Amino acid sequence: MEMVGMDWEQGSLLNELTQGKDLAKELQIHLNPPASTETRLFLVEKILCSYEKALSMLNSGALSGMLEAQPSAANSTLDSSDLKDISKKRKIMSTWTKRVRVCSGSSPDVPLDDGYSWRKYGQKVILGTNHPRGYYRCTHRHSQGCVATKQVQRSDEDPTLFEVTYRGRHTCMRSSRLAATAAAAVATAPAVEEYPKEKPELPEGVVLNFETELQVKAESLDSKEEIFPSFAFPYASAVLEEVGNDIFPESMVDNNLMGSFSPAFISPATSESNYFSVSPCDLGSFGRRQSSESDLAEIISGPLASVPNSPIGDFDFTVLLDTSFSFGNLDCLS
DNA sequence: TTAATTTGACCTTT
DNA sequence: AAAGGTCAAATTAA
Repeated sequence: MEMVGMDWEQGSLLNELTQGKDLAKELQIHLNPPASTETRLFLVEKILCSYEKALSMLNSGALSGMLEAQPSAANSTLDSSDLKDISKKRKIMSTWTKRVRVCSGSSPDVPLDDGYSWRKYGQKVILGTNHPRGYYRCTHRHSQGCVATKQVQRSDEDPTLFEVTYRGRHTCMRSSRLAATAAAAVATAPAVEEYPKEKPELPEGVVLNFETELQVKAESLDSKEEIFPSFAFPYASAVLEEVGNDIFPESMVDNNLMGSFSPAFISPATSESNYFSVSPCDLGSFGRRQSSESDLAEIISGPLASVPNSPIGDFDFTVLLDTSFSFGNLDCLS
């Protein structure tokens, strides 16, 4: 596999997190029906070890660099002369990537529904990839000035896997936003062929989306890898929720091991809720996030700061460990 | 007829 | 210069 845009550290990190994920899945199997205590303890031990390693990687390298980034870049670093500069605008937009798996058999080219309505505006063959990259922007770009965009790249190694890179927050109104939850889907794993292009909006803004597996990835800025730790927990509902006007990855900062993984974190309290669902069949996910300096500013000055009492700021979320996530040669897995 | 997609040209970034 | 990203006219779908 060609580890496009990935350095050694990322690879190791992926390995560790993936291993943790696999172990957790194994543990899940052993829990029901319960295995011997020894087996469970051993697996838990290994899981913790994996995460420990991943954490130390994150804390030693990328993360520390990120935490040093200058504040309020989003507001103050732009010269008036730069305001028209698209590239600079681009830099102040938060960017994150999630991996979306189309579970079973699956129809290949169905645009994965993430609760928003997108309009394709381009497609490009990317060097070193077998599949073209699709470029989408929010349907309400013009009507509401929503600047959110996303790129969808099918994985070479795993055709059922899509890497979806989001850029910019949605500023469009809720009518265009569909929440996704898989809380009720854990038991059932529907076929993927049934991805509608637009899902009907449910009263609470909740929509079921079973196949997505969430992974937050980040982009490097100025060749600095900046990674946010985020972790997943087994046996929580397959829901990752974003509340507020920010994107969820920020919520993971400083909450490496937050213990808040109650099964029902769906709180459609605000009209800006945004749910990310995680595959119920591939329980789990993990995330890491890279961020530009200005992204960090957003993080620092964002909801987390404004809602200090909340364990994770404005964000309540639950993530599951994914075990089927594949990322090339993960030969360290056993 | 309107809206979405396709696709080659054009622009930006590296 | 090459690759990635966006635009927009032509085409297709609703």
